[in-house]
Amino acid sequence: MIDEIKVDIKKSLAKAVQEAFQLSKSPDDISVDIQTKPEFGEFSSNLCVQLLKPTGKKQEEIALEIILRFEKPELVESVEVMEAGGVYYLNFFLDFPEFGDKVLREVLSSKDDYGKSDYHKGQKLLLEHSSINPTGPINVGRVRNSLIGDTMAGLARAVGWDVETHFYVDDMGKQVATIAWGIENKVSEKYSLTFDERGEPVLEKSDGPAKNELLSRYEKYADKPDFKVFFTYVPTTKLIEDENLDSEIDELAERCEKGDEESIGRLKKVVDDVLAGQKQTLERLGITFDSFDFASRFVLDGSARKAIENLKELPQSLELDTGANAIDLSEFGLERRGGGTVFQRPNGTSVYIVRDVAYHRWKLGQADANLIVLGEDHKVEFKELKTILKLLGDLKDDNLLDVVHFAFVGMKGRRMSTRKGVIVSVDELLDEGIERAEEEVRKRNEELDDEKVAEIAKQVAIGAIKYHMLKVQTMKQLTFSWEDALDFEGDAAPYVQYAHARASSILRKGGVFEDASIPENIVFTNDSERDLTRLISHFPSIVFTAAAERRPHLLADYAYKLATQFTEFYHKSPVLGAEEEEVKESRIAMVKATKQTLRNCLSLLGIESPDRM
RNA sequence: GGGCCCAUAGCCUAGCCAGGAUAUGGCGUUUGGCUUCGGACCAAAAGAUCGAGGGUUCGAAUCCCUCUGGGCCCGCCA
Repeated sequence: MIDEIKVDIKKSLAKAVQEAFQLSKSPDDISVDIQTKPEFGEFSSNLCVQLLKPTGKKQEEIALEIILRFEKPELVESVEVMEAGGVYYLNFFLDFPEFGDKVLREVLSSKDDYGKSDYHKGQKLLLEHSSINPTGPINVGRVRNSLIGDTMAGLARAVGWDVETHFYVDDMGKQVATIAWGIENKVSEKYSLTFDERGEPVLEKSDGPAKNELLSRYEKYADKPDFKVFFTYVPTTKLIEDENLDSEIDELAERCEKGDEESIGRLKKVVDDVLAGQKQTLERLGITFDSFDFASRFVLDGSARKAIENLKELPQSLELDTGANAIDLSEFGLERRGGGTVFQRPNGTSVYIVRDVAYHRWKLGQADANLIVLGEDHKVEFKELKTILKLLGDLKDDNLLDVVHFAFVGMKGRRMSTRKGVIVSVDELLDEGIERAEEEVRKRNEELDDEKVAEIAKQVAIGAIKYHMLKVQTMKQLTFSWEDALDFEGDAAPYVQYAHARASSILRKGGVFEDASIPENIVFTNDSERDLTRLISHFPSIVFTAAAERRPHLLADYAYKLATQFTEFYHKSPVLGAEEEEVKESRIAMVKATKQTLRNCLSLLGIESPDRM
């Protein structure tokens, strides 16, 4: 509704400008903003200053001429001219009881659908995210991808896309071959792994039962399959480095790459294990996928070979001195030191980009559009991939394959290092968070049984962690700290959840049925009611912008603002204790609408809304 | 050496792409508030040369250029 009114205002302004100055302006070119400061109305425009040059008149005059001719669209009550800093603003005020009434009705009748639109209805979006290397448990660095991806999926669905989520599993890499070799050669049984004072791994041949320091470090997760693989990965990598066993691994990887099913099977076994563990972690976060796409598939079905053939036919294709085949993308600003991006080694094996090309050709054929969430370290790779797909004729339009990049999550002080066995796994973070949350929940809810406490603690902890990583713009580097990630106060998910729980509490105490019923006549008696309702009305616009511009943090931003606004309302406008019945009923409708909007917003962030906490 | 990204109070952060109203909030600090629908809260105070310099503009945190600091990339790894 808010966006419709905005468009109406733009149209009316365009018409007024046409009549006043004989200037033809498209409504799209007229800037009208949704105002966040109530004293400036619901919308504002700096149109006057923009017409300075085209009209050659003074702002006062322009404002007057426009206002004289401005035909108020529905729900617009008045327009005021306000001067500030040399700029004459046109501020638009809505007919409040009428507008507020409509907003609340819309929320309560749309329920879980409030905020959604059908803009992309009937179109399918294939969203690839996470695609975490199958070498160990998910760490707090990689999980940013999953959280952004899952939120983008929700946002895309909210604007009408039929979304399919995919996880690309690289089961062909050298890293996986290393682990397979390590398991088959029983490295963790034959060698003891310790770490020296600098944290460097130390490997010793063991006579008796081998010790593995990682096992004691991550004792709690000793039976989790992704951790088990990680326990083998670290010593095996060290062994290969110490004894120069690279060629053995290369051989195995090469056999896979050439499509040897037995070898691929050996790697697949490892990958299945890690993936099972990673899936458990993702499941704890409430993140699931429609499809897991294995790289090996594109080798086995011949599409990788086909991609190589097609690449060789391109005019940018060349053979390097070493005998490798490459593609020169320098005309597109993508320079490589060796003279091109290598896609086939001299021994005939292909480089990752070939499988990537094959994979994306397949993906492009599956949906109307593609979106992928990738770390900033893959920026160049993605550009190359896109350029190649265009050269091959598989990508007709740039918009059909889009990307959301995000910056890395660092560690304060010590760096995360798989080689040194130093990781902060998401499992640890979740467990620690839930433990802390349990303490808090128990403190506040003595009457609840253990099971209920545990459930709420989970919702609070997971909410806090997700919100913490999603509230910041994706390209901003994050520095991970336990205190920040598990902070339950201030600008954090528990604050928002708390506002929701309070809303629930009011309705519970008032014996209110949480249905769509709403009084005939909504009354607004103070600013806290109007401001709250106004903010609720912004939600659909926020969802649309966050989805279109791929800025998931806007949701977190909004959730916090709405919670804050509700808290103000809570303190200033007694609901159940309201003197007049009409006021009480109106406020109940506002509480219901706030609760619904908070719930919908948190839900998009993958955060649950407990009714008590 | 080349390319991309980030820089806003002690710390974290919004706003930047589409320039315009006293620069958004949080943490921390100081002060005050639980016989009132839940104190994971609220009210108030202090705290910002918007990294530095130049330019464009009536107007710059926002656009352009140079520089500085940090991150990432420039593998026949994936």
